[in-house]
Amino acid sequence: MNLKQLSELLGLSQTTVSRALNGYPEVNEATRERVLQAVKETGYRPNKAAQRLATGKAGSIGLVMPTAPGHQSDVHFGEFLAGLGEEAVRHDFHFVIMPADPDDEVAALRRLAISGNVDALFVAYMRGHDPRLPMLKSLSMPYVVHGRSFGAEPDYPYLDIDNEGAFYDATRLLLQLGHTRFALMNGPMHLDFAIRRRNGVISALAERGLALDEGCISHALMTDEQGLLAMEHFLQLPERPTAILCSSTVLALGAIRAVNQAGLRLGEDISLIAHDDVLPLLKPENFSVPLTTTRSSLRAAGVRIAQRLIGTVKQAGPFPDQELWKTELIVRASTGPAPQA
Amino acid sequence: MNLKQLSELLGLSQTTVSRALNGYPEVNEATRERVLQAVKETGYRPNKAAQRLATGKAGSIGLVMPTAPGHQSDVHFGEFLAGLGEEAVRHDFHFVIMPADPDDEVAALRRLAISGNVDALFVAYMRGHDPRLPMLKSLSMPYVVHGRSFGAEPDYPYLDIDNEGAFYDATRLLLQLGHTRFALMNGPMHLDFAIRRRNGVISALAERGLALDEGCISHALMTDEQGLLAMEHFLQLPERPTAILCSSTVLALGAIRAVNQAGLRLGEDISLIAHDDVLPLLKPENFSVPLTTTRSSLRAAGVRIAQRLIGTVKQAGPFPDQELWKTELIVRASTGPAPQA
DNA sequence: TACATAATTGAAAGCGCTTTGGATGCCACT
DNA sequence: AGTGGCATCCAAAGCGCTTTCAATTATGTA
Repeated sequence: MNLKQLSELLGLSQTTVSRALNGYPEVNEATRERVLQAVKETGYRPNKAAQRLATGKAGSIGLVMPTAPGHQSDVHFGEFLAGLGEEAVRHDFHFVIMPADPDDEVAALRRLAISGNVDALFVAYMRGHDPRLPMLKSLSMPYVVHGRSFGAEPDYPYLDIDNEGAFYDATRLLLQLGHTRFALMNGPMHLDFAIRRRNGVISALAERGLALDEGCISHALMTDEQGLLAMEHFLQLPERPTAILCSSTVLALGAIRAVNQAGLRLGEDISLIAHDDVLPLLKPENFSVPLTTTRSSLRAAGVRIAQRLIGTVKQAGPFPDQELWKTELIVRASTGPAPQA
Repeated sequence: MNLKQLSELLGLSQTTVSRALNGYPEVNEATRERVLQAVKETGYRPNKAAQRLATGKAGSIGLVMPTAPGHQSDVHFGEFLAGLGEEAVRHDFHFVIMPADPDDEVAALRRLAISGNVDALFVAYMRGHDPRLPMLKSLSMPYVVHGRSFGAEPDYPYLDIDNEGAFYDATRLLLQLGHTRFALMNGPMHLDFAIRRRNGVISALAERGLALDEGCISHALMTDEQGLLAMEHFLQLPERPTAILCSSTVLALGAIRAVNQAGLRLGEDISLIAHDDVLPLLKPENFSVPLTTTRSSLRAAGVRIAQRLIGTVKQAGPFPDQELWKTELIVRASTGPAPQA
């Protein structure tokens, strides 16, 4: 069933039917009713590809999903997607996901943009000096970046959380508790958030004249396993750290197992603060020792970015170009006074 | 840059350029070279919407993502998507994801199908007597179902794992170890895999004249938190079960915390077998007591389904319509002989 | 009653691509 | 010279929609 058939069935022109469907004012209410009724009966749906071709808009936002054999999927990606989806469904938008090898992301993004399949782009997993940024700027297509790109002029539309502030505050809390030996379990080194979080820790320590030893920093994928390994490494250090900052509750999961296996008590022998993306499958308050965290909902960020993207496509009012969300520092039982040496 | 412009630039007709690009034989090799060269220089990319309109194919597979405010995202979804993506990227296919309220899935799937935006559909989270099945059959579009629908005639294309067999085998192992008091921590009751897994447990027990008490079955979302709650409940039972079957390593995570908190030892006081979807963030061998599991890679299933879907669209050889994968039973330390009462 | 104005509706062009059904020129062969 | 076959190339139709421009009818006003 297409427009032509439907209009013939109704004895109307395609023009009128199209107008009735798209809410144009110049069509008789009775006629509109009749059209709507026929749509219900026939189950007619406009062909999106044709709509897109005719209007240049198709109600879709595009994103590149990094993937490859052996490339680990990321829980955070799914959670973020849920947020985007939650908003998209309200506006009858959908996503076009282009899977791409992580090495090929710039080209994949460009292909997606000029394929004519999407109205706007979303970009995540930002890196320092991210090469996608100049490319995006050269495109004439709306986009929003999740995160920022360290070292690049911040003149692009983004939504980010204050990673540096979060880890600065967390570090300060531990300092106040008397800790002096710190370690940082971070995400992959090239990612922007990892850079900023490290800077947050370092600058808080510097204020007290402390430094973060290179051996006390780990950069790794944020999985349970990596958390375990990193913590095992820290615990073997001659000057064992007593205060751990951790970039994810998933990492914390493994880290805490290492702590337990070493016979140490979390919140007493070792204090730990993790960043909490509010993953539904892993709540910090449910850990056997509830986790002190810096919190910011990844899903809420997804919703917000979708709002901005869709709003821009629909030209619904202006949106701020740059947003920086504060995180909350939530103190639970995994932090305590530094043990007496 | 579009075809017309490109062809004018080359002094050729659109026809010839199009043919050169799509590998038709009736174009002079020298001409083809010239065209390819021009494409490189201009960065021309065909408009996908127009291609789709003209050919009816657009190299995309569609799926519905259940989402709503408060609807929990699911790690398993992301992992599966990674598998689909891994294969799709090899064939330059992409996904069109339509987010939809879980109550609206049938309609959303239909909309997606007749939107003309996708060549094939993928469907997951199957339920007993799933209402999407008759709808899919009425469409003339290829699709593959992940899982099956209990109670429906198995005449639709699917890929599933032998859930019943997996849990049957796992139960038998525990029986052989002398356990007699069982409990099952399952996924949501309406989902097909949950039904079959329960059946597997029940039938293995029945062979020994044992029954599974209703109080010893929990159905819940597969999160860490639900695992904790379910296990706490089991441990309070007057006849405390000693053998636990668990539908996910995520559930097991919480369950084991409950075991520890109760001062019980996993693999001694309590034996537990979990189903392992091979989530990279949570490896059963890394648990403090390594987990005995039934294993089947969700990601591998994604790759395979994408193969079948894309293969069908490209009409590349016949594919089996139904596939049922066996799971592996991997014995680690979380199972042991039943404790002497 | 006659004319301006508003309310409805339609014909047709166009979005960028593929593909059908010819053209055209060149060569070998009779 | 005349014919058929090949290798190349092109004009134009068509995919299903939106939108411009114009036509038609209904309504109101002097």
